[in-house]
Amino acid sequence: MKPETLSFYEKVYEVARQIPYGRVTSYGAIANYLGAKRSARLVGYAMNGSAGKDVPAHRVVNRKGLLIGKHHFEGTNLMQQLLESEGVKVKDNQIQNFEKVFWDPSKSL
DNA sequence: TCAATGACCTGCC
DNA sequence: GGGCAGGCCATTG
Repeated sequence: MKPETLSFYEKVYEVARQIPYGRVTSYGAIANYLGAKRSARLVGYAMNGSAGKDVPAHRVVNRKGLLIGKHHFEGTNLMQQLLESEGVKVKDNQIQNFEKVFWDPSKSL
């Protein structure tokens, strides 16, 4: 725990923090940017450690744009509330206009 | 050191 | 076209 070294987790946190306001991205996109699209699970796993940090995990969703990680959040619709508060339309844990709000780190960074 | 886990993704039936 | 199952890779115990 607390890998202050340049570990995969730290990279995921960094990228997650770079997510613009009102934008979302997928685990695969981050993993791909890190050069390990096969390790999409690691990104989600890293998000586990993001709890309590400045990492907007609510902006990170799966490839389908579904708020799969909401179960890990405090409440049930807290993740949805946060996204809607940022201008992202969310319907029943499903992001609307996912293609529009989708943010690709590989293209932005 | 070995083994098990996990907020996913891709491919195949 | 839709649904099911397996695999990958890094971290933690």
